[in-house]
Amino acid sequence: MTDDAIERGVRLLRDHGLKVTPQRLEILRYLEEHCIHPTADEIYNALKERNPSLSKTTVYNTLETMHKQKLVDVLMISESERRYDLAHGSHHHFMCHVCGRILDIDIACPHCNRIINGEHQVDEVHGYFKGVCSECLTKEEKRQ
Amino acid sequence: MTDDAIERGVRLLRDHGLKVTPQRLEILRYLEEHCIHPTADEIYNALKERNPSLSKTTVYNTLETMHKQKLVDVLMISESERRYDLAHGSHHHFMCHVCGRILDIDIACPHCNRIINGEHQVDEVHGYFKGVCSECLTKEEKRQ
DNA sequence: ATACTTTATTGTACTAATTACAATGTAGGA
DNA sequence: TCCTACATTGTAATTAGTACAATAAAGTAT
Repeated sequence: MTDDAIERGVRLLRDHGLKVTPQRLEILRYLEEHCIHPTADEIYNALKERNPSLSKTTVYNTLETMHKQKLVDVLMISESERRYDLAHGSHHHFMCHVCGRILDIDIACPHCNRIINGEHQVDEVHGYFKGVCSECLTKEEKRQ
Repeated sequence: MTDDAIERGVRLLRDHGLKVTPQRLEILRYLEEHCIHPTADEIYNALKERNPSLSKTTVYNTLETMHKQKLVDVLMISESERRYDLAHGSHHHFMCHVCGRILDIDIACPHCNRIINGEHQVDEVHGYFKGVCSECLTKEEKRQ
């Protein structure tokens, strides 16, 4: 981990009122470097090699804590498990049901962060799109 | 179950190429009468009184089958379990984190059903809004 | 109406994802 | 350096959902 990656992690944690621990820094770094919207299990498996004492409970706890502090977003785009994303501004997600990838979608939804339908107060907006990604569409065309 | 509720269920199942069974009719009827976006477990518990031989596996199987035939939608708005909704046109959902209700949101999203961002083919769109519903907001105001 | 074939239902056993909890360790302030 | 609150760990438990094999029923053909 480069010094300034650590620096950034430390600042991020402190700014959100969280204690700085090596585990938290590792998890943050993993999320920064792998924008694949991983599950807790994927994070755990990736980190346990370099960090053999890491517990899966810590991964769950840490992600939960960071979620509460709005440092990470929780995605429920797949129908079976939670996925995590470093919070980086409001955006949406697309899941390809051919290759399984989850991609960021940078569209501005006119309804986001507004009081909608009968004046509900909206704190969170999740936009999940599913279908076939452009890459898989291209592959399909070539096959024909 | 009134005759025409049965009739409607029978037609719905036949139109989607599904065999008609009492279990399927019961589940359909429950979804029609309870627009609360229930979990499989809620459906099971509600139906097993009148239908003691009903198996939870049947509820899961049936919902999965109906989902494949686009008769029911699967919602992942809550962070822990699947919820089901009789398919009734594209709409979105709002979950109140005070009272827990999940409400239909009838907004037309300009991005729905379109090929977005780098030309992905979009087959499904899920819009999940979370916050405090108008009723709970009113109650909060009164308390102050 | 009857027999037949395919598909649905059921119950049990299993798996995967997540949480509870209690013991131990560590961060960060006094 | 000490202390306290909080974080980490491992194990055990829970919960949601799935696999599977035996039985039953739907719907078509006879």
